[in-house]
Amino acid sequence: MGIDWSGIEAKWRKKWDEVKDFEANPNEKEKKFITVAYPYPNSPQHIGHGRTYTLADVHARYYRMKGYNVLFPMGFHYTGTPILGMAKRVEAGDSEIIDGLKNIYHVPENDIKTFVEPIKIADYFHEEIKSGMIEMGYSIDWRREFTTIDPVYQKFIEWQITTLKEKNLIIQGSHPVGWCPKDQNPVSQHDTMGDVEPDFTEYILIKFKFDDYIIPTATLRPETLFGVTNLWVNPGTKYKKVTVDGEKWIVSAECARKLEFLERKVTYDGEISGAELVGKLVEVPHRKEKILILEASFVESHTGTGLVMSVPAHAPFDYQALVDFKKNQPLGSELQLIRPISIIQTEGYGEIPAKEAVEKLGISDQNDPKLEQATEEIYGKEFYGGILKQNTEQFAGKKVSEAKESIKEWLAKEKYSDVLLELTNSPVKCRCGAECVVKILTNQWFLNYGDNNWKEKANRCLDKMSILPQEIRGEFNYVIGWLHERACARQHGMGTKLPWDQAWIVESLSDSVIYMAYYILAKFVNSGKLSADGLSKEFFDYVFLGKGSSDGIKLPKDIVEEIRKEFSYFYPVDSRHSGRDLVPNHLTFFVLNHVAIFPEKDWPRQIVVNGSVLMDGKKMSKSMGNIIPLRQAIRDHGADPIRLAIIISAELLQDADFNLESVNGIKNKLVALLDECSKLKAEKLGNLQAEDKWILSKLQSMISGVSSSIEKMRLREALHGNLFSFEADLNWFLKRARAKGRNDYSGILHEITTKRIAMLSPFAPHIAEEMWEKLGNSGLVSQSGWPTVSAKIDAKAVLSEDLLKSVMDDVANIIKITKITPKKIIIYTADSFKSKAYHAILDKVMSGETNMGAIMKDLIANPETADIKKNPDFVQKTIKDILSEPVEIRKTKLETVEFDEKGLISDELISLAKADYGVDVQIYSESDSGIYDPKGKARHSRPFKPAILIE
RNA sequence: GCGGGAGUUGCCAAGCCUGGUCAAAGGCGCAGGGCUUAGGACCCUGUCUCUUAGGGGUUCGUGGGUUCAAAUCCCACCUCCCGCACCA
Repeated sequence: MGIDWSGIEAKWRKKWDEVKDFEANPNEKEKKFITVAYPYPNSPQHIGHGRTYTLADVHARYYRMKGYNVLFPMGFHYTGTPILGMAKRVEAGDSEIIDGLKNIYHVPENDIKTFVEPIKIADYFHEEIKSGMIEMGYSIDWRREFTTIDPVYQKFIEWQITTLKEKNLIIQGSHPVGWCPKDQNPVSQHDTMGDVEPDFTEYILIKFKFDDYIIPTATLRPETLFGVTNLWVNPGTKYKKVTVDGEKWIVSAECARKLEFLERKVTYDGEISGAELVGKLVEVPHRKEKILILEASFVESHTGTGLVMSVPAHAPFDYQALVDFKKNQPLGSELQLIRPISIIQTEGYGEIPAKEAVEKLGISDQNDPKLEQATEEIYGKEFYGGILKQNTEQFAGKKVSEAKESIKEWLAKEKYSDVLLELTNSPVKCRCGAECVVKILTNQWFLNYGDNNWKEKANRCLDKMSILPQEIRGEFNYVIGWLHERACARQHGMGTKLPWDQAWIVESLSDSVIYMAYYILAKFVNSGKLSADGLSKEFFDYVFLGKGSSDGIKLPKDIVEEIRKEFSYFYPVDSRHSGRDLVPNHLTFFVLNHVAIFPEKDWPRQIVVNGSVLMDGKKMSKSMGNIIPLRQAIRDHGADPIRLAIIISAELLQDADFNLESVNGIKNKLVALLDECSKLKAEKLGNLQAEDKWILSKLQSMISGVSSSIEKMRLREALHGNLFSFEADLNWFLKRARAKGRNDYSGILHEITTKRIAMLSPFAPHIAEEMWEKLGNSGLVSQSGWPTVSAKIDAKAVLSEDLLKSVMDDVANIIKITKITPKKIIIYTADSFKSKAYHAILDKVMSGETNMGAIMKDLIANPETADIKKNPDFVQKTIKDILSEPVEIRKTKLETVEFDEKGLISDELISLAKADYGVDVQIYSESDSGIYDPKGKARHSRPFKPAILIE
């Protein structure tokens, strides 16, 4: 409809630019430092990103109006592998990604061509995202913008990582990763075809002696060593004779290769075919028994070592292979004598669980795919519910789940076993086409998040922090609890090199944890006052930690002092916003790194976590094609309607559903409000009538309600209170004023609307300015103060209107049920002795007594109210009346001794009834002489609940 | 498995911490009316059920319990969603 959203938005953005209100420098006011997790520029931002930033912006704008000096800055996170992967794919001409860039993100072809360079991708989306943020009206101090590959930022990261190392929080060790042998790089989800995360697990190799050689077999169930009856070999496989770290092994070729990547020293000595091994004897470790190597077709060379130990009692594959094998042996052969050895007792199973599972599923041979299912079932049941039997010697009687670790340790100690890491979801293919393996990276650098002192400090910080919403707090403690060493460096990509080991680059989740401090520097960097030259450890130590002095630093002293001052002013971070997906990583690391580096006074104060955004109730995803780029949405609907639609749809932690209907609803609402604003004129308020006092009281409560909601970041509630709930009160006010035929209330409406628009301003900043202007108010609404609760709430006015409303409701109700057309309405107010009784009952209820009998006894004991015993129904109903009211109202009623119901109704209700039904109203007090009461209704009257007769 | 979150009246979604204002906000949808040449938008009314007097009945995943009083507190169970690492 007739609103030029983008015109209005541009107009006010220009005004904001002129007043430079978002550029925060230290001053005498109290500060708020509000930050959001900076974006990773590998795609345009969509509605979902918009949510977090919008919440933070509302937060910032609110505090600015409250009179705080608010710093709300933004940077861009260039470091990370996804952009690298994208560049590689663009270079390779991967049509999937190029089509996506073209059709979903609408990147011009000329730009796509440059995307073979990762930095071009980052630069492109950086500008795209920034434009969207500006168009959304975010009140960001752009003088402090930076990217994480800026030279000064890199110096900052070097200082951070060095400081951690000096505190012994960075350690070196080896670590397994998914690895592409061709690229010579670790691979993660976005480096693989089909975006699969390489998943690996640790197998135990049980070493069987075979002459001079060792035949290792891989297992996840080392406890089954006690139940081994034979080995399985695939006669068609060529096995390698190899020397592994000085021991002679026989394994498949694939296994030998895997061992190489696991940093084992492997030399190749020769080959031996599987067929040659069939029928040979090997010695079982510890048991020292000789068992046979038998042939089986299910044995695969690429799994484990290519040889399998057979535990037919507990492994369905082995059981079935044994059955198959025996079929081909002559009756009476001693091979027929091989019997499963049962070593685990599990409830619901007999001696040979594997046999039961195989038979239950109707498995016919060892190549039956249902064997996987059987294996899973038995494994799970035995692991969690199985008890080891007597023949497991020192482990007998233990639960499998508990004994497993000690068995592993024992095997390793006795040198009966070794370890093999293997992909569990192989084959995993790198985007380059090569098949991935598990590699042990030696000399990997770790942040030692396992350090208990560190954890303790982080928990201490967390305890003092405000975490919004509260529900998420436990998750932080939990994450800190299970965190252990975490790799903090990688070998490729953009970023900062480790100062002491140039082969490594600081990993991107580690170079983004204390950068809020960098916003202070960024201003000086961007204005040319600071460059990477000569930035020493002493400089950072001084400006961020206050260590030493500015004397020894080779930079102009006044600049250094100014930076130190500005840092001291703005730090710590007052609020950090982010999506909930960052809780187990970034947000927790943010706390950990702050407590490690900064003194306690500079530890962060608050974390605000929000849920994600759904599109028409569904998750946004590329494959569904329902990703809405933010800038597109702004063009289609306007920035403010989007901001409001996102906020109004759900509270903080819930997923917000974004849909067209709600955006349209919001739009219409705003249009109507804008229209309203241009009609209202500021007028001096005259004598206040009952409804005026009431609506002003309601306004006061609304202001305090909205303010406290925002403090708790319950923005949905705040917006709703202002925009929707209050509307009901306003309607009542208008109804009352119109019924009286007044034309002097424009001034009140103007005042009310002015306050409402001010409170709308953080949420819908552009249109609020437009409304403010239409109202004829001077200046910018964003620079006006946040409305304060100025007058006392007029309790009597509230009681009065409540009474009028409830009488009108009752009248409407009666008419609805009886379907009569009213000709006359007669109202009877309660007698004064009922008021006394009412007060006595109220007093009782407020002191916690709700028992009818006890209250009755009390009333009868008092001569003033003793008469009530004739009307027990009154007491019963009055108790119910009182209990169905908010405690606040009860209190005011208790305090208001004199309340002239009859007067109020005669003064105020007649016009209402006339307006609604066009009839006259007669009012009597129950005890009036000459009362007209043909139906005996009057005696049913109660205080605040007059009786009604409609004719 | 470990940890977290959630199940509310046609749908979405508040309320639960701090029990009584709760037959339960608001939005959407639906029905009726107004406005309009018509549609859209907007405004009003209704939207668990019974009821010709402002009242009653049955509801907040299921089953118990605490209480004068439970959507709200406690216990058990069922169902759904999310995270679990080197990846932003």
